[in-house]
Amino acid sequence: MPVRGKIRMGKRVRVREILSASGAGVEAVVKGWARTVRVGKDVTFIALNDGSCMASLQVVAGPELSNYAEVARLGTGSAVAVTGLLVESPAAGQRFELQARSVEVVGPADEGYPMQKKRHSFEYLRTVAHLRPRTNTFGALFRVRSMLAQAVHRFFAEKGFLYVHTPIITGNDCEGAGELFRVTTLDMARPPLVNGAVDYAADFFGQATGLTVSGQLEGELFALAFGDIYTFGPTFRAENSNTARHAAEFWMIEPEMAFADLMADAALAEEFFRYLCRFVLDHCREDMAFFNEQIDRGLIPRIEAVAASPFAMMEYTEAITHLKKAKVSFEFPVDWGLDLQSEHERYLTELVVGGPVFIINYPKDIKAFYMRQNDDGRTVAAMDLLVPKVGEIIGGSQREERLDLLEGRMAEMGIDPAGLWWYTDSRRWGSCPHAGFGLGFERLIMYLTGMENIRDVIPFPRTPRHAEF
RNA sequence: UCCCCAGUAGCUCAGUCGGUAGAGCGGGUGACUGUUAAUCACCAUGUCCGUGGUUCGAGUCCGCGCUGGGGAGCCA
Repeated sequence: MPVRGKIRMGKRVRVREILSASGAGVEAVVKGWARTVRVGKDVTFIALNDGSCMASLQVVAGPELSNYAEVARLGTGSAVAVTGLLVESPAAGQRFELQARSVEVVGPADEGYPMQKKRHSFEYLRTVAHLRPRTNTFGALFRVRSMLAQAVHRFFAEKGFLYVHTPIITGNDCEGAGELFRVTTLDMARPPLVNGAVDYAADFFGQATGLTVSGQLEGELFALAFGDIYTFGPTFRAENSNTARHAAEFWMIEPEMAFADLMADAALAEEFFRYLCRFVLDHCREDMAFFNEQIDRGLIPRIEAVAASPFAMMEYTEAITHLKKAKVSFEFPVDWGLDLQSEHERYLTELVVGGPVFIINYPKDIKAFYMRQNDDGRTVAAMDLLVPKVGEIIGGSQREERLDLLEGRMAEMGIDPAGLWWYTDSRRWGSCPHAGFGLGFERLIMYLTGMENIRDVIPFPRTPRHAEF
């Protein structure tokens, strides 16, 4: 897209835009942050990055500038505004460069700037999470994250799904999906008591409340009105999980379809996942090339393969058979009725299948109360999508739409139906088969970028003992 | 929460058998150069995580604590 004609004085042009210019000769104003400054006697080069793309724009500043001494002292991290002429670069390494007519130092950065023009460890960069978006890796990461978020909405919009905002504050603490963060306005030092226990009736909502661990139950209610819906929002788990795959605050995508069974659910999950793979390959080429080169060699071929080929599907019972005859020794036991451990999931997806695989129809005793009971009386219509390197990335199920069976499971599992009267009501009037799944957005990003720690795919990660920034 | 590993300069790390600390990068100064994380020379920089102990003497050995990382569980 030609830049010529679009540029006005005082209006800045993004580096991404100017680097895609069809030719030299345009006058432009570019504003950004200096990545490196190479100073010579007669010429200074500034690699200017504004976050719009991986590449920096080479700014060439000469001694004719009135403030050349100031420019030559610029440190990494400085904010500058450059007005100049875009010219063909005489040297190798870039097609265009900006011959500066003026360089305004908008915000200088001294030697205390915590990031240098060299490689830093991800651990160190987490301690400067307020500045790490200015690095190559995190620039690429958050551009991809933004694109993927929009791809999620695009996928569901194209399929006619309704986007529903389920509540962040919830009174359900009986979903069993994880520990709840308490939401309260009570005085923690002197809470009102009744019979020695905290009296939540005196709290803001008149009941105990917490941050949502899932929008699924409310999502089901909307599916039973709009047919196909999805949620995409923040989710909170107060588990003391200290792993590279868990955060206390993360984003989850949860579609739900009415008049759909487990097979339709898996079909949607597969189409969705492959769509997202295709999307980053097509729309984030430069950033994906960076991840492929710097973070995870083999990333792009792997995603290409996933985008191109259908997923395998395997019964839980069949998975157990594979695991039992496996030549490798597992740390945890394998037996019908036991849940699959990470090591088992990795074995199935990496060695048995060699690609993404759905495991379906799990024993009912290791799954949630709302999953639909199969006719065999011992399994439920659950599915997990396992992918190489990551393990479980999607978990879903067909929901129990039969009121008597749902209430029976709740009773068996000790779940008080009183707080879920609205949920069981949905099975009382106009109930129908329906199914859905949950995809952790950060885990998706990890899979698609090769980044190995969830703390490095979310802007300001919240994990046990960490809520800074 | 459990198991393992680590914490030394601004960053990445070395530090032998217990004898008061080094390199590279970064920074400063200078030189040089249409440079590409430029190059070359010189210079400066330390609560060796904290705390208690063993010892004539501890970065080094031992106890406790804190912090970080990896693995596991829980899960997305």
